[in-house]
Amino acid sequence: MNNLVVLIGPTAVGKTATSLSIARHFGCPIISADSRQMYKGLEIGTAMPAKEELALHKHYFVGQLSPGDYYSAARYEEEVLALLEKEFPSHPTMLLSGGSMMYIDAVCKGIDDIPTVDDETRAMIIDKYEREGLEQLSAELKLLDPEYYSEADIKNPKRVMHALEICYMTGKTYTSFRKREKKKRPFNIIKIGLQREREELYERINRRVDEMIANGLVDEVKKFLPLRNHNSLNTVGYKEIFKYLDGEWTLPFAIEKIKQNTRIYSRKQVTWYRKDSDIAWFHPDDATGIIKHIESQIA
RNA sequence: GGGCAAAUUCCAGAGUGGCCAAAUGGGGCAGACUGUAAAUCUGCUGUCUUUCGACUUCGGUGGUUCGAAUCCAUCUUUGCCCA
Repeated sequence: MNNLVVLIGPTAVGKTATSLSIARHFGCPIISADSRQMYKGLEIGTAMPAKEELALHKHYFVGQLSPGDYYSAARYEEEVLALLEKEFPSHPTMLLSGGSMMYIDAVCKGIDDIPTVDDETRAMIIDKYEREGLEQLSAELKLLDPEYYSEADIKNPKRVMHALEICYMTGKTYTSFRKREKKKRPFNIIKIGLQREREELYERINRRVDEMIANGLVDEVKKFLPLRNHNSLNTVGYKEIFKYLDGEWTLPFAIEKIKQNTRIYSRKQVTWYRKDSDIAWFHPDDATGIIKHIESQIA
């Protein structure tokens, strides 16, 4: 049977280095599971692996999208599964590494088949939201899909808007698409989690942000000023520098905010991990322990 | 040396006699998560308690009052102004 090693861990924990060791050991390509490293040009701010590192092993899903491109977890699922099918014959053990848990879950557990919203519907709902407000949208959702309304996060505009988009576009309830069933995968999944003491992780985050600045993050962000309204640029490290470039924040303040928001992000990742009991946890320095564990789990 | 102003819970900052464990924001912590997720949203944040509730707190001390973060006296510290 084929194996998919899934390497996860909070930002700055040391995934890139570990992923290279694993890839070297198994002689396999690396599938990135990072929703922001997928975009071209966000090298410094997303701590994309260096050119030399990318050259060591084939990396998929790194720097291939333009900031304005549409993407989603469902599309990622589809593309990764297709890629695995293609790669498994020559690489029976593959590695997927990254911190975007929704994407990882889409690959490991599947995601419902919900239609992609067309541009007109999206524009219509956004316009409606801006003119009528969240309460009005919630009220409509209550009428169109009472079942989802009763369990949805009604205070979250994104959730409410998306459910409405689906209702409007398909004429069916959003609930009717939400099967929420875990899909079976034709390969063995081995989840490895990387962990460090929180204090140690925070120090690494702080240090890494300082390095990003030293490496020219501000110039990198400047290039994206015209594209700043795209969601791909609504990203830690970019949104704060935009404020600095706007003259709203000083640079030292923006740097502090990047550090702080990165810390918050790392904690949200950890929150997600806590409900996944399939993860075997290791310290990033324990490469041999990790390899040994993978070897023992290989089917 | 004299005058004025201020000291509030981790921080900033409301509160000027009971409705105050004390608005609001920040920070911190926890959580949710099915379509651009590094996004978006939620809850908690004096102590004890599952709840009801009890207890301690608003620079120090001492008063006034049935009752004080709020009033009075005094001390300390800080800021500003005049010397």
